[in-house]
Amino acid sequence: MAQKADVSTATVSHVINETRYVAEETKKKVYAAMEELDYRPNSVARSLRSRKSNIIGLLVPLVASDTSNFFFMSIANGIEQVLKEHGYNLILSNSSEDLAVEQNQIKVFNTQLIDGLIIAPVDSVEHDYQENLRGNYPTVFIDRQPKDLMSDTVLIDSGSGTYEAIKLLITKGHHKIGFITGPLGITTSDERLAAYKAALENYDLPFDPELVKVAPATFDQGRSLTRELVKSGVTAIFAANNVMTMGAVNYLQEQSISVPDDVAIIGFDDYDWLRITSPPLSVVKQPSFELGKLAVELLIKRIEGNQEPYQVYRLPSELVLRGSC
Amino acid sequence: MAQKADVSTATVSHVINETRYVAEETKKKVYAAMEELDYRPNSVARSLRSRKSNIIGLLVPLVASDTSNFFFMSIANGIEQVLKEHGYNLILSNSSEDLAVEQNQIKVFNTQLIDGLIIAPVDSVEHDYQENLRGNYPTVFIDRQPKDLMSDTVLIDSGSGTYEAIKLLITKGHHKIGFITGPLGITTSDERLAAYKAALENYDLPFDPELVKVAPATFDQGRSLTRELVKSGVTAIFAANNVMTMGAVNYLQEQSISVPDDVAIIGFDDYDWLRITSPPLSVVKQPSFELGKLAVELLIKRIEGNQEPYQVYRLPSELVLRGSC
DNA sequence: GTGAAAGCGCTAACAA
DNA sequence: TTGTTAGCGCTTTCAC
Repeated sequence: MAQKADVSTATVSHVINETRYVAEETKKKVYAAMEELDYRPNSVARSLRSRKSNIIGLLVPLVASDTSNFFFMSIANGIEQVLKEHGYNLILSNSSEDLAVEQNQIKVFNTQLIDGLIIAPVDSVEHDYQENLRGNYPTVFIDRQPKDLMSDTVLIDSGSGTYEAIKLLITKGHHKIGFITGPLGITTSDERLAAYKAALENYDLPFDPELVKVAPATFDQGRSLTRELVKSGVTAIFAANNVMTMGAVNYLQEQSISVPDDVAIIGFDDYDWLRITSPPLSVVKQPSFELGKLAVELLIKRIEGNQEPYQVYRLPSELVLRGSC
Repeated sequence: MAQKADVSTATVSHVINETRYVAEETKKKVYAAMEELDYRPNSVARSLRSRKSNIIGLLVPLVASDTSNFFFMSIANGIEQVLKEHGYNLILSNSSEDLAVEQNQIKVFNTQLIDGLIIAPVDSVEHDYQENLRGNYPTVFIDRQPKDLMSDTVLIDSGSGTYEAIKLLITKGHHKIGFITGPLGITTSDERLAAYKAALENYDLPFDPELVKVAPATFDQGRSLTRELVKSGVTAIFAANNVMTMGAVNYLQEQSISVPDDVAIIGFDDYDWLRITSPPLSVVKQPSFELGKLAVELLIKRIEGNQEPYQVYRLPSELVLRGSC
């Protein structure tokens, strides 16, 4: 290539990267040769030399059921979009909510493959991510807060939306409000439950542990927890994640329980498919696209050398009112 | 690293890759040094030297609405899973159904970044992919068939499921069956419409062009096309994609049109959220995970040197019966 | 304004 | 059984 244009490889490099002055004449020769040879600079060689791959990793915890994935897929979509504008590529990897798989993938990433990592950690409570991630690239945590502040972290304050939801139900006269959630002990679940309790307390309603139903976050568990709650006479239900929201809606529809007259319901996460139910579902909406966008922006700043202290960002969730409450 | 273990770099390489015999003693020294230095082989250098990155690209055409993305996200998820088992990583990229964006991303991929590409092409009818893809890596096309057979291609025979669906409606006594579809001219839409026609013909029903409604694949268009069809007196509706399925269901529910008594409906794509409607929706299910899996397997075979003639694979779609027809 | 040449961290042929 | 060494295709310093 260089000899085709009759210049040195250095000049070719500088023409391509616009990294020092090159005479117009010379540029033309280079461009012509590039055209003729259909030349593509080798990005691997470039990465090796410049110690920069322009690839960032995304590690998310998807599990089998499609529904629970939408949230992370939506984030991934947002991230990819913003990243491309900055000239980066995205390696997508799935930890399957399995710590071993996750740690293993981090090791793969530790081989200089990526310039940065965005991760929704499997175990944000117990596990020490410092150990593996003490690394050569910056990291941004999303959705779940690791126990040590070792990176920028972007969370959704799902408490705010949840509080609004419960408050609304209370002011509409509901006193027995059921709360359906997946396993506690992860920050997101805990936060939503705390907001539920806070709202009850602020409105002088007693907290009844019997009305808080916990089970693995599946459609069927959503169904059966709803059945239990209906039996115990609740007039309103809050479902704290999207899969269980679906199970709850399904049970109410199947039993022809009138919504919101017999039982009001507010679900979690705002997706198109919620619009098909009658009445359409009210939900707490999480700004997933914005989360992805902010995570990318923070990451790129770090890659470019930002040394400010790490921060935790919380994006507010929002109550979207439709007909179900 | 090599000097730490007091061996040559070649030996280190061979220990790591198990690529020639090394004495146990030596191995131990190397492992010890690796441990002590927390050594990670540099995958970029390895890629440069071995001309293999162990990364494959996936290029899908997502658009804004979340619903239409589920199909490709589901495929991506399947691909990633299988790929990881083979020690590959996945670069995910989105063409946004925009040919220019797609061609641009292909150029990025052409810089030796990837070992292979799985692509759901934006324009499978007009555009000539040979031009850009005459490349250094094998390609597998998915979901849409390019005009020239230049790669293995994995399609879903959505005609089979569609035919079964229409046939079922006919045998249940429906004579005026509406057909809702996104823009024609892409293989998937055309195939489904052809199956609709074929079923009518085989059961000696006239084909009425008025009952075929075409519009951009959006929720709202699904709604309005359904309204038009209901006005013209159809007793059954087939929606040929997932977004418009949702719009159709929404309209019927909103108008309190009894399903399936007044209007029977069969939709497209099988997702969890279809279970929440009452009655649950019957659909034509596309084997997206299997598609991803097969695509990966074919691609890896090509990467490993398979030279057999290119083939088109068609995975059958399947009618899933629930209560809506 | 441009070129020569070192070297990024590996792999693999060749040599011993 | 292991070491030496030549590159992979770039970027970048230093020199002219």
